[in-house]
Amino acid sequence: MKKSNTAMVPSKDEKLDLVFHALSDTTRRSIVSRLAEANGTVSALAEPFDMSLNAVSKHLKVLENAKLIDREIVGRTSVCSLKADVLHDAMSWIDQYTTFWGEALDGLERHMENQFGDPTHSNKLEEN
Amino acid sequence: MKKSNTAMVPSKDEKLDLVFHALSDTTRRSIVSRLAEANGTVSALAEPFDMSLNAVSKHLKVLENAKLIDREIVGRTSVCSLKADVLHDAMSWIDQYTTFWGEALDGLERHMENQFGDPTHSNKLEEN
DNA sequence: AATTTATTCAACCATATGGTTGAGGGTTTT
DNA sequence: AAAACCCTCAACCATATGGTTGAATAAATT
Repeated sequence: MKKSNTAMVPSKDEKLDLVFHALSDTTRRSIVSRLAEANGTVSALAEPFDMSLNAVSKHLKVLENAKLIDREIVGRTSVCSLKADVLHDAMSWIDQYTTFWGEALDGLERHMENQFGDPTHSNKLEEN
Repeated sequence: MKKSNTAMVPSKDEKLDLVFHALSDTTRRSIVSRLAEANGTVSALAEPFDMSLNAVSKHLKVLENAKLIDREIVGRTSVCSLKADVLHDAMSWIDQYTTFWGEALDGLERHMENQFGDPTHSNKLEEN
């Protein structure tokens, strides 16, 4: 959620911040669901929701900012479409940990017993 | 991010709101990363971060609220551990769409061309 | 018993978020 | 040219968020 630090290039962390934030709202997830079916204009996308067109427009901006959607201006309309890659990034991040429990259950015991507050545990933190 | 409507039982939407929101912060994702390695006390988890213990405690509360972590009080410490299920829910949600592009590329053209602003497209919205 | 350690609670602050309304700015349609 | 349409921008509002500091609670150490 933070602004970019010095460079204008968003870090991986910042990108993930944006994607997960974008997905943290039911309305926006619903929009993503619809866009997975077909592209849509702003007003078409707004139609099912009980809120102003402007509110939906803002939600679309959040999704766009997170690189989850693209817009193509067609006449006076702006057609939104889903983009795959960032969703894939979010997926990958989560996948690191779900597979951890899912398949590699052998590691589970270690996980349940050790804790890195213990002096016995080497306490490396390598983020992402 | 909304409060529960009438019942105190969080809906699936509300749960996803909480999980994705919890994951939308770099600090919190970092904490999840660490907890995937081993359980940890609040102060042990806080140690790598350049912020007050209280701030980390709040982050942990957000993760706990999203059911991403559990706490076990051990003496005067509270040991946090990761929970798998909710991460799995988030994963599943994303997975709906990543597989859509990933494997089922046959549907992609339809996706790129149609738009449900068209009167030709039946406009069903079934959330989740 | 007193002190230190581990953690939470409460109040506060600045900024972000999600919604609103109203005013444009281009495009089509008439 | 005028009107209707699609959409964004700007201002505003209430609440949420992420951080701070300081006090309070509870367990462990001295």
